[in-house]
Amino acid sequence: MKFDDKIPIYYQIKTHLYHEMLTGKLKPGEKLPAVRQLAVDLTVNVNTVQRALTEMMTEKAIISQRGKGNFVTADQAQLAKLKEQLVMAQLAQVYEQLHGLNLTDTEIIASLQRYIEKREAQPDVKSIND
Amino acid sequence: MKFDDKIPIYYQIKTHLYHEMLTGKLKPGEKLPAVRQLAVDLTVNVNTVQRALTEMMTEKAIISQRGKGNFVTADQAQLAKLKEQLVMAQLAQVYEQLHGLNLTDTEIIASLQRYIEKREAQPDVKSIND
DNA sequence: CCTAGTGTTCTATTTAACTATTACACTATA
DNA sequence: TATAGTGTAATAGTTAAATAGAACACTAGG
Repeated sequence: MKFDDKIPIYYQIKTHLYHEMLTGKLKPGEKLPAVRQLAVDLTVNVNTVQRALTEMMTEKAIISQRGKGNFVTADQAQLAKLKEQLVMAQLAQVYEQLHGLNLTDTEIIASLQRYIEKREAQPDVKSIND
Repeated sequence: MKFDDKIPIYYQIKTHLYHEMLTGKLKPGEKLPAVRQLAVDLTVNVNTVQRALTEMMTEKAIISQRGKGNFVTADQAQLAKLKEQLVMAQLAQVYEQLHGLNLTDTEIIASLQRYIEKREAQPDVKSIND
């Protein structure tokens, strides 16, 4: 996996795992790969994986069982809540940034639509993500 | 100034200065505060400021003149270009994140509108930024 | 020419993230 | 009860960001 060197790896691992959970690649109650396996898959150290997982336990996203494994919470309401939080945090970030650049609400929405249109015109990028 | 400990300070300083330039607090051709003064204002080390500025020179956002000071580029087209790049980079980031969470284009725009509406309903936050 | 104000560079140190390695604790099962 | 698979923790070493402090290079003005 490729990491952004501007953000701590353990934090990017959290984000990665949240994506897997929230897109259904990892289902509610499902067992995650073993920490050592995750470390291999992500080409990082076990401790770095562990740090990410420890925070996710605190956030009630996963439940850890010593000797058994780490499991995605089976609480669907909790998952939905986490997803909402993630989406809102993302939106807040851009919104505040663009608002700080003196763009009005209307302009912000318009520029997002403009971005999406532009993006549609680039089959290369689009095909990767669709 | 308060920094996000997830992102290098020098990088946040760049972002900060770009905001000042692109919102007109620092006008085209205008002289920036001296590096030592900026370090005091931002409560960071001179070297950290310098690192941010060095990158901004590479990006043709500012022009440095030894013995005189650092100046915002007077090239308005260049500034407009930088602003567009900044806005698009921001939008790309959220879009890809949300799209990665399986939100459709329509849902992404809708959730942004929802965020803005929610935000309007919170006079505390709003008053700070308007 | 001197001095104050500026950008630039360098060395040394500290701190946090990350890595490598090992050990310990618990579970299931043969 | 032994063993393999799992999570957890601790130690030590590496690296990059940031700091502190000093020095160097250039400009403007008295």
